[in-house]
Amino acid sequence: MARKTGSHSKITGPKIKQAALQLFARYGFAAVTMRQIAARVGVQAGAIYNYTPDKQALLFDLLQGHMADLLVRWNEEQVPGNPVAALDHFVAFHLDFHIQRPELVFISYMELRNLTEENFKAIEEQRSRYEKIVYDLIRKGVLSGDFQVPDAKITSFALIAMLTGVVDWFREDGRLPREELTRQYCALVRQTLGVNALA
Amino acid sequence: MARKTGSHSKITGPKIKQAALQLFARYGFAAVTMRQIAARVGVQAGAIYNYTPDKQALLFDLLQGHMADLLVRWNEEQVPGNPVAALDHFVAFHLDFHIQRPELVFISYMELRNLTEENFKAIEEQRSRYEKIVYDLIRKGVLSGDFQVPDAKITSFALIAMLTGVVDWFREDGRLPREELTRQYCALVRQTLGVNALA
DNA sequence: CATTGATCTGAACGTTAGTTCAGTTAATAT
DNA sequence: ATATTAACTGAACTAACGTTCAGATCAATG
Repeated sequence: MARKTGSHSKITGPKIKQAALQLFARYGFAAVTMRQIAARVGVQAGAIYNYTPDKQALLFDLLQGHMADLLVRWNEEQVPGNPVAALDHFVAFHLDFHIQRPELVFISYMELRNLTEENFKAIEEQRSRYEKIVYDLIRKGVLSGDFQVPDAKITSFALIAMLTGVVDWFREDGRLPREELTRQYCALVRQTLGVNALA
Repeated sequence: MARKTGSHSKITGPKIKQAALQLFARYGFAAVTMRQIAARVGVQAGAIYNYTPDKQALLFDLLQGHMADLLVRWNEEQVPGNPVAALDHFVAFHLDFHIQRPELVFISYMELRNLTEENFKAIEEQRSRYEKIVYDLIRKGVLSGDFQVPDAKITSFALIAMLTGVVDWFREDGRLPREELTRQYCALVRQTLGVNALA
């Protein structure tokens, strides 16, 4: 026996990415074997190499695609000029984007160590771009007097950490609907940034 | 050749733990081999099994010891009765404890997936105990009227995330001294918890 | 219907993993 | 000085790893 009926490149390719993503998120890159991925797709291990040069590329493409997607999506957003409104907008965007991709968020943080040096640098560069967006947003609010924080750089790190940490516990079918989550985080973040009641 | 001069059980044991910790933190549990650990200690791989039953136990002992240490240390602290003062105290404690153990903090988050089910449950239980401490601290301040937050549970998660995230970027030899970091985070956290200026 | 090319299988390759253990060495006690 | 034993070596074991590839199979084309 060889090729199964109904198998197509257009289907197998995405299925491999999907299987790799889920397995990497659950067990970690190094602990997942090509045979495990293949089994999920319903194919032999060798077939994977029709779609990726090696295991490393499988990981890199996932991370690179995720970060590129994040940056593109933000650039497509219509961000309000008012710093406080922009902050609310960012919080909603960030939560929404990340909650929809818990596995990608997971491996984008966890599996950086398993990238080759070259690949790591590429991801790091994208990550810095996003961090700069947050920093600039905070900086702008500080200069306009809308925000009051001890240090804009530290605050930007703290903000990203507290927002991204949500994927560790949030469940789509949990007690808290997503809109409610967003509302509560907007309020919490406003406090963190020292937005006074008048704004 | 066999045993090297000057080797002792009292020395090799801790050295193995130390080597495992550093390597796990840098490359991830699954990617580290027993031979790598042994090489760092200056010993053959087989010798490690005089000190640990297997690789899994090596990981578990590190995580379990870390969490136990964290809980014991906090219990030894003299926590002020005033909620705001208690909050400051906690922030200082948490930052101090975690900054001194970046590798342990790292693997305690990253390598949970590589624990056996039984071992995972044990660590999770300890983690919950710590989260409850933070929750109770916030809850107390909310009830006394010192804190104003949308939701105490969410806030406790956000607080831990933003504090623990510090180890991702803080460097002991960086531009920011540790006391300054603590001061700034105390201010930031007060804002997050909605502590008003009078307190 | 015959041909072609993309797709996949099944088996194999060389490495390396965690772990075990008989035997060797050196520190200690007598 | 000798005997004892904890500590360690070096080699081995089985299993599994990522990756390759010749050959089998199917879908599409004309």
